[in-house]
Amino acid sequence: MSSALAPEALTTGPGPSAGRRPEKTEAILDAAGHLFREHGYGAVSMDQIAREAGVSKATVYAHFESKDRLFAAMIHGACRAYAEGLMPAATEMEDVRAALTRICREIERFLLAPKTLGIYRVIMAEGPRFPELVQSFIEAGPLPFRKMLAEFFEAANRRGALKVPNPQLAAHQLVWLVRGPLYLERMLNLKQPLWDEQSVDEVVAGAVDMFMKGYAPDARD
Amino acid sequence: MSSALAPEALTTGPGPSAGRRPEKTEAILDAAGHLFREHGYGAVSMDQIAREAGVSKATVYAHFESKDRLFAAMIHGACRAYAEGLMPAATEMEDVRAALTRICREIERFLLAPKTLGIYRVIMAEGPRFPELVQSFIEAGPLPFRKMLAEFFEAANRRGALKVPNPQLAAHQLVWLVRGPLYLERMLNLKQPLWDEQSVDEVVAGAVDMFMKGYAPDARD
DNA sequence: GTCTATATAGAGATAGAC
DNA sequence: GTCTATCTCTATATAGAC
Repeated sequence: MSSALAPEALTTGPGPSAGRRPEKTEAILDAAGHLFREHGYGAVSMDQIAREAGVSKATVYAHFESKDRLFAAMIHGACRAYAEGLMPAATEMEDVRAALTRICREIERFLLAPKTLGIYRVIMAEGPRFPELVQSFIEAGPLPFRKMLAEFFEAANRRGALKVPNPQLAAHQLVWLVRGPLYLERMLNLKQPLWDEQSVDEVVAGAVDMFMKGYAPDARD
Repeated sequence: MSSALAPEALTTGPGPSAGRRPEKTEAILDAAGHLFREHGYGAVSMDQIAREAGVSKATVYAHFESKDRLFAAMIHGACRAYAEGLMPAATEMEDVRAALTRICREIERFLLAPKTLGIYRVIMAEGPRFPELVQSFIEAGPLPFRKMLAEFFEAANRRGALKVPNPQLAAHQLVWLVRGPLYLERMLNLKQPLWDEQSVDEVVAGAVDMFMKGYAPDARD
């Protein structure tokens, strides 16, 4: 299932890195990641990648069997970044509102960062051509984070700090209350942003407010 | 600004449709729309478009100056569909919860439909290459709808039916409370959907519930 | 493994007949 | 305007020297 993203299957050659210089692998991956995220898969040529990486095109093909495989490797790296960038978000022993605020800030910081948006842009654009890659990405990134949020809500339920009937739905709601209002303008690089700099705080605060009003234990329902 | 989407600027030739047969224009636009939405801009060739439209490639170029212009014309059509598909959503003289439920159903029906998702997919993918087109699309579709929602909330505020301090933010929140939970799985065509068929109703109901708890006039704060 | 130079295929766009 | 046949450029991928 996630074999398409297994690291050892992504580079070329017989043995494990038979003489390839890791620094060049890294440089190629960096260049590919930057260019793919910025301009999309189809619009980027292997020549550009080689040039930006400071190597020849033949070297690129010595490290990665094809453009497809290089793309897969780049997405694989993004999954690791996802896990590292967003996972340590929740701790239980804390005021709920403070914890939610911190989580929402993390969501804003990571999910709306240019790098993450670039990954999503290219995944959504090329998804139909790489279905197994999409599945791997979802299972490595967004789903574990939703699951962790749901578990956080369940723990808060047990403590009586929240009253969340459907933790999975609530996880999606919290994520999108923060992400949604800023999503289009960041994803599309709008010249006239819908929100100014300080409005980001309003979006975060609005998300926490609405979530608390919806799921605070003393709310009528 | 929106000149890139002006209908008269999108087809080829000197006079207004100097001898071109509208049915073929329509067929080409339909084929282009379908293919672009399904596979993206770069992955679709003018040959494929011509074949699917049942005309020759030269005919395509007789109707549309270039692939770029054909793409722009297709986005233009999508803007009209956006306005027609989502605009008559709100009426004032109605129970607020019922109106919100109806609006949310419309959001689910239109914004999460395969056709709309395809447009968003290709707009986000090719946005960097067509910045003025992105601007036109946003101004013709999402922004007016947000504005209409905000005005609906303001009217409800005046009637005392709601208490919405920031109508613009609330508009985004409502849209994404419905759209968000279903967005990734539909946008990426996940094989194992996160929600089953009946859960869509739960998402809609959950959005209305949360919105009402957040902005009902008798809410504490 | 890494480079320069090249093979080959495919796509956007056009020429010329009707 | 519409078709068939073609031009031309670019991109993926490879051959061969070091």
